[in-house]
Amino acid sequence: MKLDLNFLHNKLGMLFEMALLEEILEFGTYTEIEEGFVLMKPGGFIKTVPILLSGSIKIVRSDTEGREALLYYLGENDSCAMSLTCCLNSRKSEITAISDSKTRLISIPINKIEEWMTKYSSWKEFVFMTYQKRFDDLLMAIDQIAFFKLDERLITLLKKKSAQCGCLVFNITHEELGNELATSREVISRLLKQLERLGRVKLSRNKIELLDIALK
Amino acid sequence: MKLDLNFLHNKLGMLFEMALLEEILEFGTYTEIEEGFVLMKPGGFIKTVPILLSGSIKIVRSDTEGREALLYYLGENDSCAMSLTCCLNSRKSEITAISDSKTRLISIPINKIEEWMTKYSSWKEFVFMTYQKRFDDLLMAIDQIAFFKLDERLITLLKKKSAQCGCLVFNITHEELGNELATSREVISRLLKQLERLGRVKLSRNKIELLDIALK
DNA sequence: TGTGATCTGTAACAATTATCACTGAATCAG
DNA sequence: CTGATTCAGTGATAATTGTTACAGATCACA
Repeated sequence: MKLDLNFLHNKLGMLFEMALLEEILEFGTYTEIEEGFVLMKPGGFIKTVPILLSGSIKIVRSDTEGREALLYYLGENDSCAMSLTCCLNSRKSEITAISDSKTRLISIPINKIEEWMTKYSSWKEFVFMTYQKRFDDLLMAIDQIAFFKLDERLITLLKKKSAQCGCLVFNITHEELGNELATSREVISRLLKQLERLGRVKLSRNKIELLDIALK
Repeated sequence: MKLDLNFLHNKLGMLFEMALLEEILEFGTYTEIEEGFVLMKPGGFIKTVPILLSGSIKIVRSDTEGREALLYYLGENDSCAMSLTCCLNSRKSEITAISDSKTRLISIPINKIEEWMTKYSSWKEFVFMTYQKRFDDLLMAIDQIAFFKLDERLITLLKKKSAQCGCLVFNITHEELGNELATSREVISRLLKQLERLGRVKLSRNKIELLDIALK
């Protein structure tokens, strides 16, 4: 795909002023990544901050034994606060980022991030909005894990997936769901079967169809 | 207590340059609060950002049914990222902040926070360091909740308490511990008793003494 | 079309955590 | 000192989640 000012203006015009868009075009790097691509893993150094143009990226926390906990999704126009803090403090990543679908993004190099903070107030606001959003996301993740039982967390996760892809049917294995909720495949199978018996989902291999879940 | 430049310099001289310290003295408000004072609760508006001079503040997430989950502690020289994001985006608080011991702090009004960001690079760094720290704290909170069982989480919590007060004996009820771990008093009593039988703590009413826990 | 690989279903059982119901101990206020 | 109140200990039982161990279903593809 070709990246030009017009396109950027359409995508990000609401967020940034023209002069900044021009700089983004000049210093940012456009990338397209396939589903399942690992953009970042714990211990890796982060040298750029991404701005998503389309697609979605899953941000996940992993423990030492390979278990995971879903933190949040990045979607269109989102940016990652982890990479922001990591960049601005030149620290290693503490999380994993995996593209959840085909994703297009622009990578902004470290030095520009700081420079633009003082130069463009729209950029400064963007940075702080990003922090705010990710804090909210983390708090919601904590709510889920701390206050809800697995069946409710599973439903919430299914809703999120549905919202991400914008549809009621999506492809995923029970294993993957188990990983994101830091539990086992069997437990997920059990809970899903329960939901199916209640008429709330329809299950097939590698596929889940939401029936009345998205509405509730 | 009297607040003067000398005192501020001793406390915060490592963080901020002299000119900034003078501004902090001029525009900041010094406050002393007793243990158990609620500085902030969900839904409240936040108009200042605190910098702790001494003592500690407990940051807690509450759900609708009154259950809680400990997020992190603020200690000396710390500031709260929640209040930062809330201030900078003029949003309501999503968390509860309670002083955990007698605490002295300086409150910085919103407008100065932004102003100093461009004026003093040491302030900008302080703000970003604060974000970084609180992100780390939240991630560690998630680790605990998602990946560890209650007994281990309890031990971690006891260690934290011990670190906060800088001693091996402290006053707390099982009920309070239960709240911070989003579980019941009975469960905590049982786990503590278990730890006592293992010789790792010594229990009395309203008091817990750590024996070999802090060392491990 | 058959064969291995992956995915799902489920029973049986274990471990962990939650809840209920009560007892006794320590502390405090008057 | 006494009664009220708060705090802690604990058994019994339930609910939830984790683990093990298979069996069957579906799919990719040679």
